[in-house]
Amino acid sequence: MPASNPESMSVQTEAKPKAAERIRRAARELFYRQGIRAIGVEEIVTQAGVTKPSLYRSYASKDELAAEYLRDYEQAFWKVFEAGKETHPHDARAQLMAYFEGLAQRATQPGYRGCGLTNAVVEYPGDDHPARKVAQAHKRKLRARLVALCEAMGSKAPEVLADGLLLLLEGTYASGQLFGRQGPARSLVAVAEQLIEASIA
Amino acid sequence: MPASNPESMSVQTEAKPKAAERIRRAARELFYRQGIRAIGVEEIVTQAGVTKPSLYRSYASKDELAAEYLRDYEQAFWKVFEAGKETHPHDARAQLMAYFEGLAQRATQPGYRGCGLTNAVVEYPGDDHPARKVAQAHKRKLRARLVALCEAMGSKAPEVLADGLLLLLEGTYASGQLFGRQGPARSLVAVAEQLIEASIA
DNA sequence: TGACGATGTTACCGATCGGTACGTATGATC
DNA sequence: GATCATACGTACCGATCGGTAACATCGTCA
Repeated sequence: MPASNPESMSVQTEAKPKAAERIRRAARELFYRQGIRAIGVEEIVTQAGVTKPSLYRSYASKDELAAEYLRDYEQAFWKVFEAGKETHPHDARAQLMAYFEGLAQRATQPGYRGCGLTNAVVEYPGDDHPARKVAQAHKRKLRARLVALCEAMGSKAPEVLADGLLLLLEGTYASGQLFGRQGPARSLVAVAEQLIEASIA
Repeated sequence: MPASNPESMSVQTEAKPKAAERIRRAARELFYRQGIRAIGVEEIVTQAGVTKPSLYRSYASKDELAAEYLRDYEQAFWKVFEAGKETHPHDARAQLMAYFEGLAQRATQPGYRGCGLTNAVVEYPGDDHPARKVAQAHKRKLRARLVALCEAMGSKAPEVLADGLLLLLEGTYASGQLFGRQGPARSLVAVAEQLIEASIA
């Protein structure tokens, strides 16, 4: 950055021209599909069409790259989760159920791999791993958001309902990878409706 | 086995005197607590107080040892799951809820690591891994058992109820490792009761 | 006693792991 | 056209991975 003309660089302020972004994308795909521990950095850079030093110029370690992958994953998650806000404004229940319906479909597709954030927690039991920290922080946020939604839909016991819905969500993530097309995720919407109904009536 | 006196060997018919059993126990503990991929065979034999050749005399490979670990895990699971049969004979609902209550307690303990079988599926996405095969077969059995229990308790839609309960179970396994003591698993029993009630009434 | 099966010891294999030292191409600026 | 920072590639590091060969030791039972 040699002095003048600060607006010469486009949107990206931090130095991330191309290689880093390609690595991100490759890591995202490989980490999600195969698991973080199962994928070596060599495989990532090969898939990205770059070399190892390029990876370590943009990311401090494989663990940090994994954490970055999860940050990207979380951002994408919220986009999907909050998509119902536009289609069903002022209707918390419809917003929530829109996500549940989409999830139920995805989770009954063969090759479904569940939630990248939950999977990372399974892969790294130790509290100190950076990837796990990202995942746990996200799940706390998700839980709080669910409570808010349950309150908005007039639940008599919003915390309990939110707990129940969260259990259903995590159960869907897990059993989606366990069972194929006719897995228990097919009943997710019906069961969630029952819980909501019982908590509102 | 040199001919005569076939009853000379005690209970264990297969050759498994001591080393193999110690390996089994060490593997079970380490695989469960830290994950299969995270544990090397060196660590297992060290913990077991044996050496690597002893491991490979009893188990063909690390993958096979992992599968054996899951077979042991499954056996232990069924013991816990079916424990309600004795305390509540002829009462499917009470049998099931006994397991749910115990699980809810365990899953809200710090350091809880979820279900070893589900975790293995997360660690090994590929269909060909022996450990994954064991886990998937078990989950299918569990699902069938849940359907039978739901029928026995007079559910109007046993498959849907069983699906819902299975989602709650898997959700508890997962969120037990995500949240600490005040995790959503604390509401497991209440939520399960709601689902059962709604499916029977 | 002697033979055998199971276990322990030591040293090693090729492959892959995450990570890095160091030289080279590129592209804008003066 | 010389300069200089940036970005990239070649080649390599030590450590660890799962797995094995060869041999010594021990206890058991005939």
